[in-house]
Amino acid sequence: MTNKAITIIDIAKLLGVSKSTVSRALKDHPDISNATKEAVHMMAKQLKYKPNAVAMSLRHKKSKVIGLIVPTLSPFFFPSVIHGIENEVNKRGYNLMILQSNESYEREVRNVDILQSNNVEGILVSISRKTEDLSHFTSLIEDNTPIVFFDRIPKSIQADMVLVDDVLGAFTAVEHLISIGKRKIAICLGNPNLLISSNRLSGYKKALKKHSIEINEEFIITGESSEEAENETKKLLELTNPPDAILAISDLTMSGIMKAMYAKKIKIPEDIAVIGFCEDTFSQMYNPPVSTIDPMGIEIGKIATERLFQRIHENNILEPKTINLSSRLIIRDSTKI
Amino acid sequence: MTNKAITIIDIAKLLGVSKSTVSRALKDHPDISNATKEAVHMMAKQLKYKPNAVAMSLRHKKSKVIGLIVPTLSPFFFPSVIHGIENEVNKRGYNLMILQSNESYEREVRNVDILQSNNVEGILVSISRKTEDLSHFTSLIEDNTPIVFFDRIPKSIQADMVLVDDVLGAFTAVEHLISIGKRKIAICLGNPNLLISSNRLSGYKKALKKHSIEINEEFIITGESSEEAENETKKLLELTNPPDAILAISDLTMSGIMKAMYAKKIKIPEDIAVIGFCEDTFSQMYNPPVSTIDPMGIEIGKIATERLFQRIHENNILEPKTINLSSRLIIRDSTKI
DNA sequence: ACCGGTCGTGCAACCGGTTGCGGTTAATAA
DNA sequence: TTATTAACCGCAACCGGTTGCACGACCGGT
Repeated sequence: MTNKAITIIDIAKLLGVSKSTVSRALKDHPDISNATKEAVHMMAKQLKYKPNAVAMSLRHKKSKVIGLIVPTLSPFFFPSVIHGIENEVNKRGYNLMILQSNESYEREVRNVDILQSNNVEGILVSISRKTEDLSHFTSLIEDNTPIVFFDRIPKSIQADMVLVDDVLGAFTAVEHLISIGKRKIAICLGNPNLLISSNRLSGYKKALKKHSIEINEEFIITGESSEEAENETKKLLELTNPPDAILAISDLTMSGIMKAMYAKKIKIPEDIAVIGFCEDTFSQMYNPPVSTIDPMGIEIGKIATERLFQRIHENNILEPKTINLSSRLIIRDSTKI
Repeated sequence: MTNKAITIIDIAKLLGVSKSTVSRALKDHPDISNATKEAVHMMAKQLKYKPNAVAMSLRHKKSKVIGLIVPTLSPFFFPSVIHGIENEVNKRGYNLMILQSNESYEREVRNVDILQSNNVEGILVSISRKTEDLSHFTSLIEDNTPIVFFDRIPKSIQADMVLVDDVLGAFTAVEHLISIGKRKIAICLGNPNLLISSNRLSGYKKALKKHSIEINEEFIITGESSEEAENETKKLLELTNPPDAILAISDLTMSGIMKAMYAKKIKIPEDIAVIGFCEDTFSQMYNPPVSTIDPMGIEIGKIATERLFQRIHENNILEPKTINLSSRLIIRDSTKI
């Protein structure tokens, strides 16, 4: 947009009318005669007139832009969410502005400022690990900006939340493992600061408790990176009494776990069954394809966006609501006995 | 931004000065006395004043926004590219507006309009499969909007292009297979309309030719989806004279190929070696981890963005240039004899 | 000939900043 | 004391489109 774009003023001059007339003609205002309307439309087409969204945004304070803040764009989860979001946003004639916080509190605050500056009509956020102080969000809410949190949600704030029921998800996974006869069930956690870790862990414990299986602390390992997960899993496999099933908390940990399994030539699922929280696409890449509790990335994006637009259209007067999606269990060969 | 945000006018009124003074004070203009500057800054901080990016964008026609059009946001390639792009864009204090064309020509045209309307300062594009007519891009270029194409580039247009040398990539892959003693080398293509398919195919052929290996048409298969790739690979494996190596053209085809390998209990790499064009992260998920010609998603995004900013900063007067990244070969167990 | 009402259009203010230019004040030089 | 000038600041136009209001032309009815 470096060159002079043509404006309604150009059309007005060429037609010898005022710019208000052009403006009204373009939006089919009843005040304008058909003759004038046609002339304006013709001219607009001819000059390839494109309305200036920035000017309109300034005028009505509606930018037709939705802001998104995610901690990272690295695989696997957030790109899927974005996919779900973009579909919905685009469907409504809105556009999406994406910002990464890179797990930094300062950048998250700055990103909120940027989105405010750009007059976005609503914001979707998954907060960074470091975020403790929530004042940048509370002030947004006080300013009456529609906002929906998803996945990485803040603990104490009055706002819409969209997430999957991780406790239930882990519970379901573990019950499934039990149902195929496994009882020595391990879990590989990811970053302990994330709510998903503690939630999934508690679902895991809940299921064991329900089935009167004692919790073995040796079976609870942590792998923030794929390598770490791989190493920890190897240690697990070397225990005198190793597990007969393992639950991976993320795509990344699953990747490490499966490497360890291959290295130790474990038979899946006979020796050890494997299940994880993996995107459908990725869960099928393993040998055998792994059973999974779908983390529902696309779905989360879709639902969060729908809720955001509900807020936008109803003047943001809705009661804050937490939407708990229940993730679905997909059974594949890694748990088929 | 539904509520009244505070503006320089609010500050001006409270301080009993004009808005021009506030404006100048905020940007440290020498005309303004230190006393006034301090007062303004204090008040701005106190009221949590946030400059209105939209108004500024309207004024100097600089939006600080970069537009991105991709065919899809589904895994695997484009999310990586976006990751690379966002890092660079953000680093420069710019923001990113993302649009999907969903492989539709009409949506691509519409997306270009949207970006123009939003006064983006530059555009990054990977074109849709359906795009034949390029007039929406040529008119952009005539309007002097900085633009850089990447990966899916149009054939005949004068503009910057960033891509990996696919011919060389495939050539390298095949030579690597030959170097470990394979000679019956198959290739699984993806969508035949994509330039990467024909380029990688020609690199494949070139390498075979160089080593005087006859091209076997039976060894050239196509799998647009993972399932199709799986089925075609199975057929391949049932040939009376099956290949001893296979080159996968994408993550998706690799996924299908590996499934077929597992199903047929092929030993990798002894029976058949496998190599693909896979993202590093994903190539390690297989058993064994597969060798790969890195498609350099993040890198492409980075380079394309750097080039775009070069254009933006140098008033778009650069000669169009095609940047050919050479992808690197990563050798893993799937080709280690 | 006068009044009221429609129809079509233009004027000007507005959104929130930026900026050229001109004006006011006080300090300094002549 | 007066002219000069630097230091500070305000006016108003501008970016591109929107919109309340007024205005002129034209019509029919009395």
